[in-house]
Amino acid sequence: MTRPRANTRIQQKNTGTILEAALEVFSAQGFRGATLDQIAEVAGLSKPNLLYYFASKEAIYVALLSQMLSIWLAPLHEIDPDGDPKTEILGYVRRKLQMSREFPRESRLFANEILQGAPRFEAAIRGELKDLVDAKAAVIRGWSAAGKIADVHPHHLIFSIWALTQHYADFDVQVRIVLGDEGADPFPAAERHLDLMFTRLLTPN
Amino acid sequence: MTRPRANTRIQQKNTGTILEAALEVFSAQGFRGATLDQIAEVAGLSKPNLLYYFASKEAIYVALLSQMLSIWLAPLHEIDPDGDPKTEILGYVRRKLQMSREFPRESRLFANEILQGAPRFEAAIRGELKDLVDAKAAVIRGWSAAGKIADVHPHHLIFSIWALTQHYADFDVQVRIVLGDEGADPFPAAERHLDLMFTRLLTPN
DNA sequence: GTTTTGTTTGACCAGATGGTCAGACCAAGG
DNA sequence: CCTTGGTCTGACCATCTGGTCAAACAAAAC
Repeated sequence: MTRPRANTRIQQKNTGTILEAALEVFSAQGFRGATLDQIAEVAGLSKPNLLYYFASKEAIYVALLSQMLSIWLAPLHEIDPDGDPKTEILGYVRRKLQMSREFPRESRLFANEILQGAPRFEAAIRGELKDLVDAKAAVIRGWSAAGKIADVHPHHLIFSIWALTQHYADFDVQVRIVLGDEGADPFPAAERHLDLMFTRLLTPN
Repeated sequence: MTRPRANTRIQQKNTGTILEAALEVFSAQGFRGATLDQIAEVAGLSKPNLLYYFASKEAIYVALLSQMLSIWLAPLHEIDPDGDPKTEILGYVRRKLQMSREFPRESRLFANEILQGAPRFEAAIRGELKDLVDAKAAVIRGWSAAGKIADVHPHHLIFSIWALTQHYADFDVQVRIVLGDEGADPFPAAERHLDLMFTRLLTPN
């Protein structure tokens, strides 16, 4: 087998190690800025060994993106059309903010990719991501129409949730410097602020 | 003179051309992703000629960042402590969104830089940017205390304005794909949405 | 018109980087 | 043991890329 597919235990372990290292490096440097040597060092493997498991630098990157996509979309997926509208949306905001806190590397990975025009991710945006967003947008539109939440543009509502929550992961350096105490955790105050924003936005009338 | 300082007409013209080309390339590729050859090609100059005007790739980048900073901060600067609070803040939101529409490259340039940890921009964030933000945050705090707007965390309010407006420049590809009609202008609906969000957020009580 | 000063470039260099390959190494089944 | 097939690596390569430099070339200044 020329291209291993995570069959043996060793393969499973090493592809995992490589993807973890790749996340570390790609999220901090972007695709172009990352080097195979860096990833190899972080992974604790030799460069040719990386290329034994993945065909190329790009193959690592693409595998990483596609693996992260489902994790990244999970919070949106959880929105329950039969739940209480305000609770559901505020819950989504909180889960998304929580992800920015716990998985800032994933957030930066996607931010980097989309900033550069999503050259290797466009298909996923156009497919899986857009489909999910459209589905949830329809749910939100229904809630608005039923008067359960204020009349908001569903897609722009979702954009605003993404923008506000991911900002704390993607621009973390700036947030901490501007807030002053760089050791302090910005997230509790951020959560209160976002709670307030969306509560006020969504309250009908 | 080994390092020209924009004295002659030719120097003025060429440094301008180079910085414009650099903005084009750096904003699309990031510092690491951009190459001197690309910048030279866009500028219509030879690579050694670039290096006649700037000492290095990094020198071009740093000059560009510092030149863009004041433009970038101008809308925040315009907030008038003596104006009507809600009008001032909503005006800031509109101006900032307008900048995302008219100067998306500048937005992406800064986004790229901060995403990577602001290695060449930290000083400016720590200085000029933080000072201005702190000053305006004090103004906002005063407005809140006087009951003229709702009680919001001033810094997080500013972050939310940045996040929401810059999102439309930085993640433009995604926004357009998700909205469906990729030729359509997303900004009018975005403005209405942001207007609604901040109106509701800021209205006292 | 000639000198002086500023401008431009082709040719070149050294280091970084993605990728290859032959062969060494090793784990496990027979 | 030893064979087999997956795993790993040192050495190597081509290309890219930031940067240099001597020399050619303009544009003023005299």
